[in-house]
Amino acid sequence: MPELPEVETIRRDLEKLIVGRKVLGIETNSPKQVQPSLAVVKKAIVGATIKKVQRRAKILQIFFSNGTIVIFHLKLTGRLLVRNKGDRPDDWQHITINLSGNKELRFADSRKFGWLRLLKDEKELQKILGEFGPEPFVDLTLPVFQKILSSTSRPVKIVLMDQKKIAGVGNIYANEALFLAKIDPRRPAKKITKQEAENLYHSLEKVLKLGLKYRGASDQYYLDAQGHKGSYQEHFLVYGRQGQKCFHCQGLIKRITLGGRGTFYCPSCQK
DNA sequence: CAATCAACCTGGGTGC
DNA sequence: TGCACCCAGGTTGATT
Repeated sequence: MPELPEVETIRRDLEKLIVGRKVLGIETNSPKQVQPSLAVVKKAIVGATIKKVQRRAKILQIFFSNGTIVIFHLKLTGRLLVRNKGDRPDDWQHITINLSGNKELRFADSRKFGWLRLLKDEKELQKILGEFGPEPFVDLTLPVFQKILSSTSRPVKIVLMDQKKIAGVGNIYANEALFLAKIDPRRPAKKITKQEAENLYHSLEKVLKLGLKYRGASDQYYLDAQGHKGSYQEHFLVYGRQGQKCFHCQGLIKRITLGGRGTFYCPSCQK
């Protein structure tokens, strides 16, 4: 599922592939995923040129030459793909933006949870982005991280994944970071010691960097903007490994449900 | 404010 | 092979 490293990988691809191109048209077979409506979005972007592509948390932002801003959320199964006009349709292709140079930006999404949204102005964007917690590698510093953990008794894994507390971390990276830091995902966040929090902070940065290095983790859905899989899933230490041997202690990885989500950990390594 | 849960969807897996 | 059923999970919003 697209988390910070996956969305950032797509952003870097899009920066190379679509900046400078002009929008010639947009169509959809899933109108609910286009907000506020296809007609309004079409009017705003057709004829405009793509100026830059940014990311904050798991939100991708496309800025146009006419001042228009469009944002995307891929949710669980969304893909943004750049194809040549006439290429065979992609699986679950629901939105197509025709670009100059015979290119298409396609939004494909098996479960249709993702969306594209036209914003009124920069102010609306700032309001949306302001809802997110600090961004890893930017303003999520160690002291800030320690303070976030110390301020709540919720399970530490749930805090890592809470977008209002920390931006961009989802299920995969939360599980992997907690394993590296040898912390039980169910521990109340405020009971994490300062030293443990420091370890967890560095573990989180480490797994996010690995995710970027391997161009994301591909379950059956995630692809980069060129349609290629990432390879971080080949390096998972706990995610999806329930019943298999822990690489550190040879004990068995366990799966539990925490906050309604699959949670993977090594009961003997993570305390 | 925090915890719980349904809703949004669909495909993949399971069991018969 | 068919079919009913269950489940995943990012996020929002309602409810307790």
